[in-house]
Amino acid sequence: MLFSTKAEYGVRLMVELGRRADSSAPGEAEPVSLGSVAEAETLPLSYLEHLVAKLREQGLVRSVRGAHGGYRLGKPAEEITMLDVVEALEGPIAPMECFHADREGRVLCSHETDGDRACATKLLWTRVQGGVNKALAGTTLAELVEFASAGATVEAATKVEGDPLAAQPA
Amino acid sequence: MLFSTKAEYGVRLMVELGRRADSSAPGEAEPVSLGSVAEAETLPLSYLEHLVAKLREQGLVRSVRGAHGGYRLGKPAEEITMLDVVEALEGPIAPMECFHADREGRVLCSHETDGDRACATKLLWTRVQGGVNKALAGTTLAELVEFASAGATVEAATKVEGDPLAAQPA
DNA sequence: GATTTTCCGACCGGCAAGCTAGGATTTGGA
DNA sequence: TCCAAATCCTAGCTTGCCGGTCGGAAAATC
Repeated sequence: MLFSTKAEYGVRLMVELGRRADSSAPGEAEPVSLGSVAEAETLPLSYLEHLVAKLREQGLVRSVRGAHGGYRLGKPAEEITMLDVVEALEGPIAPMECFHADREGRVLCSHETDGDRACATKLLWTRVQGGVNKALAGTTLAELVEFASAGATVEAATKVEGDPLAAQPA
Repeated sequence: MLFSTKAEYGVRLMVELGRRADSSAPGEAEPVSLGSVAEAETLPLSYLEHLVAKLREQGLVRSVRGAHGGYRLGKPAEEITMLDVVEALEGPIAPMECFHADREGRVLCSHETDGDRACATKLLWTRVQGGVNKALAGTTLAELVEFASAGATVEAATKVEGDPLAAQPA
């Protein structure tokens, strides 16, 4: 598996928050309790608590404590990319242990000084990293919310023809 | 980390085999012993043995037993994609636990039947899977061998300008 | 002040990663 | 003929994360 359930659960949590904010009255929506999300997505509540903490640290959600409290999106769904979400939960994304890249895409490989030539595999891992980054950074929470709310019946999403899922801004 | 050292070591092993086959006389080259590869790449020999076994099962390398034995590429380097190599070592590549795709790209998500709508995250994971697959399947061993053998000094590979590493066939 | 929620830290079982060890088997060469 | 070099095979071992539970503190509403 490329990602653990942390990313999976976290994304589903964010989508759920986005959906509820979407369908409620404009302006400030009521915060959504974690318990209701856990129930809706059939996820363990106490585990979600840990995940949402990381999302909060990154400003992706904001919390309201006390009775009738809960969570809200920290930013408009259009401004939240899946790269933000996944990195908040899983830490920096690198294809390999030896591989460190800053957000600007500059790439460092710890094998660089082995012998007199560059790590041959760098070409490969750079491409992989690029592919993942592009997919994650190019997908916003707003997109997923729309996908989930709109005509996304089991039917529509299952038959992938003409590759509609892959349609994505470059 | 997206991939473990299995993929890392395995790719380096394959590149090493490719380089040696490249620089030797045409026709059938002498097999390369694992020990020499392990030494050249400073990798643990006994661990490499396990990895190369998986590569052999998939026909990516061929072995010659006995003294002066070793390994050869199982196919021309041009016909070996990194998807072959990585999948041989790490197993089928899926972004999430719940996610199963056959090689034709049809996608199955085990949450599909939750409630009445499709897993919202499917859109995301499909894109991620596509990105990784494209990067892996679009990179051949021959490319990496050339990258390693040719002008790939530390200098040339470190300064990534104009994004030459990302240049890749669609 | 009682209930509902977020918050925080400790703990825990299971499993895969990343090796190592030891030997059996095959082959070439002295 | 026998030894050395190599592949092959099975077993095991340690460490760290993953996925999750638990208990309780703080905050806010009623």
